[in-house]
Amino acid sequence: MSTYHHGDLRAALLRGAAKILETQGIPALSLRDAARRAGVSHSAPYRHFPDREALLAALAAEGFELLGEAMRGHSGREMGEAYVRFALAHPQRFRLMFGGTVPMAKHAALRGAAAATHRTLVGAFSDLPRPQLAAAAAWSLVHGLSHLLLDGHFESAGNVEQFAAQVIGAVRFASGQRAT
Amino acid sequence: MSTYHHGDLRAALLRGAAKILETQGIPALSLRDAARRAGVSHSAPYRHFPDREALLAALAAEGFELLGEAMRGHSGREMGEAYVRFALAHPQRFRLMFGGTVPMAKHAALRGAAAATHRTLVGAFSDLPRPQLAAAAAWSLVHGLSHLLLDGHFESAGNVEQFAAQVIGAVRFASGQRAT
DNA sequence: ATGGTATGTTGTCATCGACAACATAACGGC
DNA sequence: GCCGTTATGTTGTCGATGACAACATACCAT
Repeated sequence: MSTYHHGDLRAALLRGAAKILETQGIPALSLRDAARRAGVSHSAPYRHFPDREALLAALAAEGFELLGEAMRGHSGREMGEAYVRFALAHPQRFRLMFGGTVPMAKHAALRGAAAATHRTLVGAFSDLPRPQLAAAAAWSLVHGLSHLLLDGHFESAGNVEQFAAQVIGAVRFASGQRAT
Repeated sequence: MSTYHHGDLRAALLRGAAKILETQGIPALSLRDAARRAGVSHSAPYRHFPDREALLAALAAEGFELLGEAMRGHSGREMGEAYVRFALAHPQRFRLMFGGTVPMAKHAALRGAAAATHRTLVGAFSDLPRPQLAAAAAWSLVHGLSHLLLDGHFESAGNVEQFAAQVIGAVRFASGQRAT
């Protein structure tokens, strides 16, 4: 028994879980499987996550940080396209973040990460007459677009990224005369 | 025993499952629980649904029909508001339909029901220059709005229905061509 | 009535989340 | 150095679940 203690089990669990998540989807993600991948007993993860939901919440929070990084530096239309690109690149992570599997209300860290991302988005619309409303509309648009693309509801459209850009470009916000 | 056969087990299972769905959420929905509610053995449902996913698919397809009925008769903004109202009224059903739990690709009946609803929506935009694109943008908007409202990302907004109407009203559809 | 088919039942297995009891490592005061 | 406290992993177990096999009963056409 060279190392009875793992050293950094929490990080190892998150790494393994992220891999399971993207390759086999949310329902296949079990604490026991994550433990196996870390070469550790089936019950060890409970020292780091009180229950399965806590692990999912940590993965989701990590996802919001990644999304925030993907959006940072862009503004307006480009930010929207970055949003959709992120969703298409990490479909399962995106579903975990927004699929309702993890109740936001119960996980403060997750709420915080989501709120930070929200602020980044609202900030990009600060030059419009009603930033909150415009940001809400823009977010709704790219968020719904991402979901519908992931679900395959727009299969008739050819190139996905190009289609997304067209949809985003087809929308104007009424309270001001300027397009994004 | 009076009735060895149930008579209409499939319908009874769907009814019970729908109740479990809205009261306890998707993960709590088990074939065994549905069987219990129908007063039938734990294995009987397999005669009607090859596996758990098939039951979920049937519930989702039913959901698309309900959504189609809710949208029918309206057009434009009103249809969008009806969409959001449906999502808020049946949150778990909505998540089941769009949460990615059920892979559309594997269930033809589900695909058909979704496509029918899609047609209803596109039809409402036939008077605009580019109906397909406008419909896609409109659908994305109300779909994303529904999801974000359900996830509690717009808690700062007061009255929910009024907020939804404002967001929908803040958007215009342009026919401008777009190149990346 | 008779035989085939559709429908339910009983029994069983592997996996999972969760918990309790126990074992070992790491750290700090002395 | 020594020892006790705390953090971290392990073993063992329970109830619930999805899935399947083997069996039993009702229904229907001939």
